[in-house]
Amino acid sequence: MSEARLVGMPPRSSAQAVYAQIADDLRSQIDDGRLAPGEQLPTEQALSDKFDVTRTTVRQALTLLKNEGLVVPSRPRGYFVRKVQRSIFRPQAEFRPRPSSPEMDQWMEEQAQEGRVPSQTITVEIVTPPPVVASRLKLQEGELAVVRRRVRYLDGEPFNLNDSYFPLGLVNNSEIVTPHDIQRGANEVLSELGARQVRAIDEIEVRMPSPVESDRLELGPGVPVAVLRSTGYTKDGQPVRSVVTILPGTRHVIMFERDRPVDSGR
Amino acid sequence: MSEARLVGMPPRSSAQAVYAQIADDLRSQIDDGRLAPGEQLPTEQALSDKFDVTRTTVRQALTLLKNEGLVVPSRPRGYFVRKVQRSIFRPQAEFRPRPSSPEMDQWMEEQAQEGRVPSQTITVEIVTPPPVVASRLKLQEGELAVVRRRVRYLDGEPFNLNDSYFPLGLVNNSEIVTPHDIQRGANEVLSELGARQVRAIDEIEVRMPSPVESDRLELGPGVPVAVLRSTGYTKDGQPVRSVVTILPGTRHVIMFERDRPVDSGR
DNA sequence: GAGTGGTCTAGACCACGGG
DNA sequence: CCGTGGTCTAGACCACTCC
Repeated sequence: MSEARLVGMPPRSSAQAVYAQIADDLRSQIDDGRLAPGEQLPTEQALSDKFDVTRTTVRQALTLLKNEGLVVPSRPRGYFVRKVQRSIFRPQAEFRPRPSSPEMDQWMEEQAQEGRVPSQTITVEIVTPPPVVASRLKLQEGELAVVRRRVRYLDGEPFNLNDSYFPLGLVNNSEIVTPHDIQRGANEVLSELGARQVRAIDEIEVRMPSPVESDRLELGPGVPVAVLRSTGYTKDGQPVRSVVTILPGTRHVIMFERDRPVDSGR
Repeated sequence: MSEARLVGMPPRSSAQAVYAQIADDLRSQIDDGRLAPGEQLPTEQALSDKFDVTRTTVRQALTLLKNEGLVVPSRPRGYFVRKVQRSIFRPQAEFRPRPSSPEMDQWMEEQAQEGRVPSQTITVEIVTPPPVVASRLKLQEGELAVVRRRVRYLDGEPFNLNDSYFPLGLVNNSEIVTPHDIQRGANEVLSELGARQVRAIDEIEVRMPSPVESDRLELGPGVPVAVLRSTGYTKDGQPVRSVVTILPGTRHVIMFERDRPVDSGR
């Protein structure tokens, strides 16, 4: 660790870049708990001294760990091991009983039961839906949709983004276009419109967030998101709702329950 | 873009770091298709000239885009816009009919129908299961499990990692401990052992891969993974199987289909 | 061989927030 | 105020692969 090293000569004999070795060292400390969640790492300067390399090289190592989601820089205090707490997210809300409190929707009630403090903002817009949504709702080019946009918070922090699209022709003049929580549940309203949802298809895609999403959800580096697209259908197979939810990886576990279909017992 | 700039003075008046501006410029070109998937970006040198900054600064911008999963460096050819193709992954295989070809399991048959070339390796071990798995299977400390590890490939590239754990006490001496595909399906074997699976709970977690996973799956930078944990139960609620699947975000869409439970029509 | 990205050094100035 | 991480410069040598 103290041998003379020529300038700009990276992998040397050891086959591993120096910054990768430093990252490995720190990562193993995190993995086995010698550095616990929330604990502070040595400063860049300290690591630079310890490994006898430039701060630039140390920063390369830390950037790696940052992008692996293991550490979080908190300026100007230092780097800390990331603390992760995930809440359970169940996409099957529309098929479960409505909450007892009229102020709350399904999601809020479940979170409150876990002792968290949920809140949300709702805005409603009439828009040309993005292509994926239009396709799921089988809308023609140019057809409009109503979108109910929710930003949900837990203990004051943004938690997920939830946009529900409905065909404008279906829900116009109904309660769905009002920017408030629908206490009976959107499915009751759909039902009265003769378009009760009885089936859904969920698609989950995993990727890094766009800068916009990262900003809105206050995501640090190294935090991927799940994109959950739920499309709801009537018993005749007509799509009536398309929900896009952006879920930060550090804050959610998505949970499904499945039963064997009745006809496939064999 | 050509004004004199003092050394080491980053955000200036513009509130945005230079490397972030360069990243924004490239990102917007990617977003609106001026740089199409698979297309090559300007070289570091070219960008360095164009924006009149050091190569180091250009690299900071490119590192950002790399970690957002937008570009992939291919040495020594240059940087390219990432091409993404996702296949559909359905976790409900055990409740669907078995494949017609005895050589293939559910997953392989579905992929073959899409015109892809699937293959897989299977190894079987008897292990002390990881804590999460032990907890799902309700195993006591020290109890062993049989794990069937699959690595699945599509068109020769690693596609996902799939580890199925069974309580050793349940499946010992059965076909499940042999390192071959079980043509009838594992659930048929469980059925003969008096432990037919009729229900499952799926949990999906999203995070960046560990270096080991990244290596095994040949993931580039900026590729998150989904961890799908499926736990199977008998009609008496006894857990009989716990499956852990690691799915690279760039290669999968996870899909579920849901019907309204029979008793909640109201 | 030429040109690419990968690694590393040695230095500088800056913004920011906790003590 | 001081120490932290954030940004940037100006250089160097390397490994790799395509031509």
